Amino acid sequence: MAHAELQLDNQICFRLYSAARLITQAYTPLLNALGITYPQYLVLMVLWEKDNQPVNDIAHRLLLETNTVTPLLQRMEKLGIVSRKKGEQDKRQQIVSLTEKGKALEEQAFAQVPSGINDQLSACLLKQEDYPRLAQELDSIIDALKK
Amino acid sequence: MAHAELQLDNQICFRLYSAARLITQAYTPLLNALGITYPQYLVLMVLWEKDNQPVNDIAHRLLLETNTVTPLLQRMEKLGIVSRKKGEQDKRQQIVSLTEKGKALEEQAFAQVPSGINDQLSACLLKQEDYPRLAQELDSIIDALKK
DNA sequence: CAAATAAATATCGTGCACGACTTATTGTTA
DNA sequence: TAACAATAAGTCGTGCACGATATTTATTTG
Repeated sequence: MAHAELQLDNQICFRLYSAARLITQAYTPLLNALGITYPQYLVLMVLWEKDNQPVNDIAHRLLLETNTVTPLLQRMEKLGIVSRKKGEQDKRQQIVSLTEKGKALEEQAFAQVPSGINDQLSACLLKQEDYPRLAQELDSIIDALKK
Repeated sequence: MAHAELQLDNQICFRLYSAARLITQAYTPLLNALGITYPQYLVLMVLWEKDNQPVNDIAHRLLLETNTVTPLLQRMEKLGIVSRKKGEQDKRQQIVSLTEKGKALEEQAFAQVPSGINDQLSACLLKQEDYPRLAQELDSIIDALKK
């Protein structure tokens, strides 16, 4: 028994890392039915909220680098769910837009995804009223660490 | 404004995903000083706790698949921080052991890593006494989702 | 206005994660 | 015990993440 600070069971980071991976895995079969991955689902949520955004705004919203988002968008373009075209006022920008297929995915996701996740999380001991505080605590960690 | 269930701000998963990534990023410079990555640090914590474990046990402890852990261990072997040898009673197993270099990293990590993380999290609004409950809530999500 | 600087995006290389599949060994059973 | 099933580990292909760097366009400055 060595340093308590170096034990897995005392690591908040390992718990975050594991919980994030496991929840993402829970999404996977639901999103496979839509033909997308979890990061692609995140991009779609950003665009469903506000269409026609430059790469930078999407990346910023998701706290990701553009060198992560660009290939993600290229794959999504190949899937036919978004399109990209050069910005008119600023030609450096690529404006990302939903295609009809991308827009149609919203209703399908709404019908299948949130309920599917809730089913899997129902085995969780967390009560419904605990989620807002958990969200707040995660936000305070996120705010402390994002630059 | 469409379906609330599909908004980024209402997603516990996006918060977990972001918090995990940002905390991992906070570890990165500290672990770079030791010449390792965050997943490699997790493997070391498992081995510091109990040396000479088969791949399966390490993977199980970290909730990872062996096809993730095997290449990770191969890279760590190349770095000279672990060694692998065939199991004696069960020749299918690969027993993973710390090298002297791997053992020495424990003191170096203890001296630099936990304090370095605390410094970065001190800007977080979370109080020290909130962490146990957060840990418990994450555990209940993890337990609900791991098979 | 020309040159320097900054900003937006993209490319490349490396290291995870993980599904699908293979190989080697062990165990189980007809 | 020979055939079959199960287990441990590994290989392969794809998709993120991200540091380092390049390219194009816009902005600032001398």
